[in-house]
Amino acid sequence: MAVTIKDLAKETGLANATISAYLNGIPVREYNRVKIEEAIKKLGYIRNDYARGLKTHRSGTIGVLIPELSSVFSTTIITEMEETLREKGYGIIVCDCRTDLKREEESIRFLLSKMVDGLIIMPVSADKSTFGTAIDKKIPVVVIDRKTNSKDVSHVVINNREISRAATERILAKGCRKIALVTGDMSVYTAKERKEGYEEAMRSAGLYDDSFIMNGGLSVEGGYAATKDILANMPDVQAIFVTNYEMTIGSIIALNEEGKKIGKDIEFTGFDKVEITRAFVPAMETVNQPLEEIGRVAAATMTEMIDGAEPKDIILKADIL
Amino acid sequence: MAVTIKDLAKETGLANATISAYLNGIPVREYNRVKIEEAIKKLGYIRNDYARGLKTHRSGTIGVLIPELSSVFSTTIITEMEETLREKGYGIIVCDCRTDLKREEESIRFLLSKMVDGLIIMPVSADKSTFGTAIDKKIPVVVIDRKTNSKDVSHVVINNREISRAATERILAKGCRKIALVTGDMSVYTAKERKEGYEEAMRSAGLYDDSFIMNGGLSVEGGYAATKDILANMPDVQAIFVTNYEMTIGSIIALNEEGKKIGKDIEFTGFDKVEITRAFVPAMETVNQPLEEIGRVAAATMTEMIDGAEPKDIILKADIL
DNA sequence: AAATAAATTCGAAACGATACGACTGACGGA
DNA sequence: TCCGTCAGTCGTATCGTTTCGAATTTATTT
Repeated sequence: MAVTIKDLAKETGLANATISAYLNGIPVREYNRVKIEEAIKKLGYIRNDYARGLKTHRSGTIGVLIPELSSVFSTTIITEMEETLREKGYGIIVCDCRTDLKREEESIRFLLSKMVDGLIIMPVSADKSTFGTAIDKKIPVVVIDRKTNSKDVSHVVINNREISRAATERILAKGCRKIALVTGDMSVYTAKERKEGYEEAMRSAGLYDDSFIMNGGLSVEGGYAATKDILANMPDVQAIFVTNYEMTIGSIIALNEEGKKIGKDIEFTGFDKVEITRAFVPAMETVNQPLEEIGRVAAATMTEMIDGAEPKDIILKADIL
Repeated sequence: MAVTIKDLAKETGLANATISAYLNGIPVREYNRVKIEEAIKKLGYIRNDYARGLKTHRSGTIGVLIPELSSVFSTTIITEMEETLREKGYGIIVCDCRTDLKREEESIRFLLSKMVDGLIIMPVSADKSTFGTAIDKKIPVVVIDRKTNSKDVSHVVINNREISRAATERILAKGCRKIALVTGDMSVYTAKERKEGYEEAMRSAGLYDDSFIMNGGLSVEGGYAATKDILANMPDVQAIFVTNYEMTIGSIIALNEEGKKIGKDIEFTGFDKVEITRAFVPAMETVNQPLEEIGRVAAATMTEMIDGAEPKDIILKADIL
C-alpha cells in the first residue's frame, strides 16, 4: 500500500516520532536528517494529510465558496487569494455553488467535512443561515463582496456606494441629465449599494427618477435586454451606468447593435476591467474594482483570524478609469 | 469538540458500528433509523472525512490541476466537470499552477496528500514526470487538452489538427493566398497540432511559407504584438488565423488599432467563443471548442477509471462558427 | 412451537499521523 | 570524576471512522 511513516521508521531504524518530528520541522541530528531524507526519496513518501488532520484537527486548507466560477471577478480574486495563502502554507478548495442557495449549503457541508481551517465565501444571500454551521464550529469566516448581518465574520468589500455616486456625478458633470442605471436585484448587496450611490447623486442634482432604473439580472443577457429596453423606451436618455461586468458586456453589445456610439451618441460607464472593449470603445468609463487587492486582503484576514484575530470589516477603494 | 459518531452512539444507545452502517446506507431498523436521524439533527453531526478517508483510503475527491484559473477555457471546463462529478458523489479540489512546472509538482503532491481518488490535469509539459507519482500510486489520471507520452493515463483532446486544417482551407476557399498564423511555442501540444493543421492545408495549396508563422506566446499581449508585427512587416497579408482565445483578443485589439476591418480589409479566424467581439466583428470566423463536452467527458472518464476501466484516448470534434 | 434462515447489531481492531511524558547520551561546569 | 542540563529520541495512547467476525434479534418454515 502507500508508504507510511512506519516504513520510513523501518528503513531508517528510527522511531515514528522522530520521523514525525523531522517532518514537522523540529530539529533532528544531522546524520538522521540525511537518513530520513534519503528514505523519503527512496520510498516516495507523501504525508497522509488525512491521518494528520484527524489527529490535529487542522487541514492546512481553506475553503473558498463562490457563486460562479466562470467570471473574471471570481477567478482573479481566487488566483490572488491562492497565491497569498500558499505563501502561508495553506491550500484552497474551491466550490462553485452556481448562485444556488441549496448548493451553497451543500458545499459548506462538503467543505466542513473536509476539515477546512477557514472559509472564504461570497454568499448568495446576505443571510448567515448558510455559513452559520461554520461559525458554530468556531471556524473563521471571511465574507467578500457582501455585507451580512453577522458580527462573527470578517467582511471585505469595496466602497460600492461612494464609487457609484462618484461615477454618476462624473456623468452629471458632463452635462447629462437623463442617466439610466442598469443594476441587479435589490436583494443583492452590491446591486443595492451601487443603486443607492447612483440615487444619492441623482437626488442631489434633483434628477432622481426611478423609472430610469433597470434590472439587468447581473447577466450578459440581462444587461443586453435592459439596454435594448432603455433605447426603445427612453429615446432621450443621455447616459447609461451599468453596475457589473457581465451586464456591461451585454449592454455594449446592445448599444453596438443599435448603432449607438459611446462618447458620441451616448455616455457610458461600465463596471470592471472590460479589457477588449477598450480597443473598440475608448470613450467608455469604467469603475475599476481592486480585485487583486480584495483577494490578498481576504486571504490575509483569513490567516489573521486563524491565528486568533477578531473579525473585522474592511472597505477597499475602487477607482474610475 | 466536534460531534462524533460516538456521541451519536451515546445519544441513541446504539453501537458506533450501527451508526456507521446507517451513514453508509446500509439498512437499519426503522426505529433505529429515526433515533439516529434525530440525534444527528439534534447534535449537528457532520461526518469527519479525515477519519473516514484514513480508514478507507478514499476521499470522494478528485484533484483538478490547471495551468491558469483565469481563462474561460479552464473555468468552463471545470464548471462542467464539477457538475458531472458532483452527480456521482465526488467533489473537486482545484489547483492553479500558474503555468509553472515547479508549482505543478508541488500541487500534485498537495493533491495526493489530500488523498484524491483521481487526478484530472492539464499538464504544463507533455512529460509524465510530474504526474508519475500519481500513476505509481495507482491513482487514475485524466489528461485534458494535451497528449502525453504515457500509456497509463486517459487523454481528452479535440481534433486540433483537422479543425485547423479545415479552418485554413476555409480561408483559402475565400481566395486568400497569404495567410498568417499566430500560434504558440511548439513545445505546447495544442500549438503544435494547430500549426501542423495549418501547414497541411497550406502545403496542399502549395502556399506554405514558414515566415508567415508567428509565435504569440498564447497570451493577449503576445497576440497583440504578433499581429502588429504581421501588419508592419507583411503588408500584403490577406488573412490571419489565430489559434487560441487570449491571442485572438490581442490580435483583434491590434487590428482595431491599426484600423483594419475584419471581413473587409482582412480575413480573420480566431479561436474559442469570443463573445463580445461578435457584436463588433460579425465577419469574424471562429474555431469553437466543445468546452462543456470536454469537461463532461473528462469527468465521466475519470469515474469510469475509478471503477476500474482502462485508460483511453478520446478525441472530440471542434467546429467552425 | 421449535428449528432454521435472514437481517441487524455489536465490540474491538485497525488506518497513519501526532502528542506527551519519559528516557538517552553528550557536554560543560564544579 | 560526578552531576545537571538539554537537545534528541522513543513508546504508546489517541484522533473518528470503517471493517469484520461473532452475537443477537427477527422472520420464515416445518
